[in-house]
Amino acid sequence: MSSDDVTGQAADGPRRRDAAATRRALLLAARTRFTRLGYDRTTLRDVAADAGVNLALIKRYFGSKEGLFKAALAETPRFLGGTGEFPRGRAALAEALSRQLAAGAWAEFGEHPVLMLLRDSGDEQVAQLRRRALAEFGRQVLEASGGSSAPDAELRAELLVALGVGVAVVRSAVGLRPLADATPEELLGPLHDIVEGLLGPPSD
Amino acid sequence: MSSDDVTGQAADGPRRRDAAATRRALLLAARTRFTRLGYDRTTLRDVAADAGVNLALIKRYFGSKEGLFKAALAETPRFLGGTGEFPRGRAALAEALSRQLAAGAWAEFGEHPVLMLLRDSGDEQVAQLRRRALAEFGRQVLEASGGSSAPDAELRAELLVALGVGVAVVRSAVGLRPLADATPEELLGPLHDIVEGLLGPPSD
DNA sequence: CCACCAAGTAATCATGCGTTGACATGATCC
DNA sequence: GGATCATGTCAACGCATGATTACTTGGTGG
Repeated sequence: MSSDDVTGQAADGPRRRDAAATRRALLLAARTRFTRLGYDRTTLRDVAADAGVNLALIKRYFGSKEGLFKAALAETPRFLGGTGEFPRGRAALAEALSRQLAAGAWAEFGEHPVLMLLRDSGDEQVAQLRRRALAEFGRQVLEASGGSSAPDAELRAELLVALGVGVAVVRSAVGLRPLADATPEELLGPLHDIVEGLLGPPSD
Repeated sequence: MSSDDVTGQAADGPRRRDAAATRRALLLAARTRFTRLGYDRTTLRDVAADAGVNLALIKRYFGSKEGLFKAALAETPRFLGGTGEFPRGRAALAEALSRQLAAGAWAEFGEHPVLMLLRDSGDEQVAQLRRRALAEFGRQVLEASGGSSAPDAELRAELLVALGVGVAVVRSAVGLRPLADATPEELLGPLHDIVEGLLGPPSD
């Protein structure tokens, strides 16, 4: 039913007997399908086909569909804030946010990590990972905004996280325009205003 | 597998031979399960059980699972902005937003309409409805904010929509705290600042 | 060259779930 | 009170899909 070629990935060269390569190919295909279609609408047969690999190898390398999903999900936090911290200061924060939200900064990952992070298999462990990743993202925003001045500083930082999540969803999943078409440059001004408004007068 | 009693709805009185009532019961159960579990993880058997109704009646009243989903979805726009417009003015906008985002204003609907609206069955018609509903919500925000002063006023209004979507997702689906626990009152201040910052100095 | 093991393949199983059609039953009207 | 139709019940089918097992292939080390 849903075996449309969602990725243009299959049919690589005659890559034979390369365990690491098949693992990578499976992960890439899984990421793509899970992100675009969600957990349930992603079938292992389609993933295997995209990767140009036999279905049974998914069991060999990842144990189960859930295992494959978790493996694909485990990569996302790296792409959220990167390992490095955010730059300090409001203006830099707004710029970093607008780039992360609107740019194709996800090129390496292939899809939008936030959307992948929001995908749900029903597993509680997955929900925890998601919560942790977004909480960490919130912490980074809080730090970048210059420490905590207001008592609700944490709440305000998480509102920025929520904004990020909402923008990702509305752009990629919903396709609301003009938001979906906005470039990082067009987003920068409004986001700057939000950050300034939300975080209030600099505390330092 | 997923036949936990997600709603406490079954086993009403001996309501026998009341077509309208069974339709209503089915819609309520469907709304609940679709919103919490999504399209695929919602089984018709569970919906029927929740409603205390025979499985085959879903076919009778809604034709198919897709039909049931669309019927449940068709109710959501009513609960987004209500039929009435938003109150005019920035402060009123912020207040309305914070109430809609954090309050149990969804009591009548039973679940959070935004989350239901984000659920996907894969049907293109559904995607259109979702886009339309959110676009309409954006239009209302734009009007409430006092017409269009800036050239990117539309974009800014949609950013508020995205914020609403993000807050709904992060609160109900992700459970990020303290955001998830915040009361409408606690949300009001930060939201007011966002609205003021985003919409800039009043144009009138 | 042979033996061995990882890598890959093919076929099948098991089952959850949407769908369907034939049947039962209660109300309403003449 | 019986005909009739809407409402509700029951049992079953068929298919998609995740899982699994037995088998084949190819490279590598002795």
